[in-house]
Amino acid sequence: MEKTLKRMATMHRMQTTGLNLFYKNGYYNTSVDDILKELSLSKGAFYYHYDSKEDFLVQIIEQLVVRKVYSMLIEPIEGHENTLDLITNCFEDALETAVHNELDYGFLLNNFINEFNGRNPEIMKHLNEILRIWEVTLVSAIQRGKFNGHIDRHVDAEGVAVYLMSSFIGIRTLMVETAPSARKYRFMSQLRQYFKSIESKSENQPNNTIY
Amino acid sequence: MEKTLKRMATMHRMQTTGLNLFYKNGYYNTSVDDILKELSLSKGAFYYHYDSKEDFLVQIIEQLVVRKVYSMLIEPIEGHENTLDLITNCFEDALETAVHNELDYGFLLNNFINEFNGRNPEIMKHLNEILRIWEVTLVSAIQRGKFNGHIDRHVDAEGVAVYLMSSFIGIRTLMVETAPSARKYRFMSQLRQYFKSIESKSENQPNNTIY
DNA sequence: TAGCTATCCGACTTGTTGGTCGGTTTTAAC
DNA sequence: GTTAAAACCGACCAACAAGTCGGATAGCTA
Repeated sequence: MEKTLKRMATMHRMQTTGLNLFYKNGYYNTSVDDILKELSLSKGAFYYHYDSKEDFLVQIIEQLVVRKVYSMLIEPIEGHENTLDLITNCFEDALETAVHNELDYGFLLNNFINEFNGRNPEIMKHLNEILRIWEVTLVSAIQRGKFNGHIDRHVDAEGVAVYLMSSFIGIRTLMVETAPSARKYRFMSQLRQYFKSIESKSENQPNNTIY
Repeated sequence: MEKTLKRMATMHRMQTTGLNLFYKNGYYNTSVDDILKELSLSKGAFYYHYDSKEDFLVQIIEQLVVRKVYSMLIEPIEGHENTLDLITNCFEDALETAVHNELDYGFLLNNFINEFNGRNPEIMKHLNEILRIWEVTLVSAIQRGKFNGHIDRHVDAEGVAVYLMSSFIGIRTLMVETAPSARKYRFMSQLRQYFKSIESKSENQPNNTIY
């Protein structure tokens, strides 16, 4: 098993530096040699572990991106507290890493979608799958919120989900150069404003108390 | 002047096909030869008119992108009708061209920002300038709305502007592959919902009647 | 110690890129 | 028709890309 461990360690090292460079410079604008140079590894090592540059990217998406999106955007809103609070905090945290110029996976998703859309259907399949899961999670969180009496029963859960995803993806693009911190603050304020407009108007007890 | 006309015609032809290809495949992923092939022109013609590929792009942005963004996203909201109606209609129209898979300049902006961010400061300067103008226009439209009594006086105009830009940029990314028409519809519904939450609550006459 | 295999090396091939340059054609003025 | 500038041609170059391949090395097993 020692051999397997070494293999995994090397591949993981390759993937993290690869992802960082893809994030910084884009996939098509990053050469395999660029990655190898940063790792002090050779072409041989790369093509020993991966079939091609694209295979490398697919494994990065499956191993790193999917998992990170899960931990940053999916799991935080799966709790049973007030849905709107959960989403607010989740976005707050995700955008905070962005303010500090760290690699943030929500934006990475946006980057990749723009780069591969209409050019590489294979990769797009993976990216769309991630988006789909995010959307589904949001929809059920909102429905849970309606059920628990935190969200008005008349709101369209799918609509809210699409609107939330849109605004999140968009604010990340707007935060890349100009006043990220100020823009984040303004964005979060308006998000709360929007949430106020869809939260339950009545002071009724939540639905689940009737059980 | 006949010579100048021919020059302009050729350059314009180059720019429109260039922009289309950049939109479809990205800037770095489109070679000068790709463009020339589509135009049935030669390298010589290209470098006779432009200093470099980057110079070519800058001229495209200045000649085509800026003007189109103006006519699609800026001018439509500069009228004196109800601001929220103007913005709603403007987004509605802009997203409709997107549904039909036409080259839409709001999305192009998003594409370019993602492609050049952190890689080409010269180009980013131009793109940020366009965003700035869009933001300023939105802010003053909202302030006009407050003044005219269509929008609640307590809302933060800058915040609303950032939120609107975010959501617009984001929905365009989400519309690229999955159910663009349905997503547009849901997005617009929620936008209206959000607008309801910031519109003037009272039935007071607008401010300007006191003059 | 010998041998086997997983890992890694780096020169190489093949193709593409942005850009150059000497030359040819087109155009308009005289 | 002559001429000169404007517009265009396309072979060419150096740099760089992804991917190949014969060989080196290191660590484990017998």
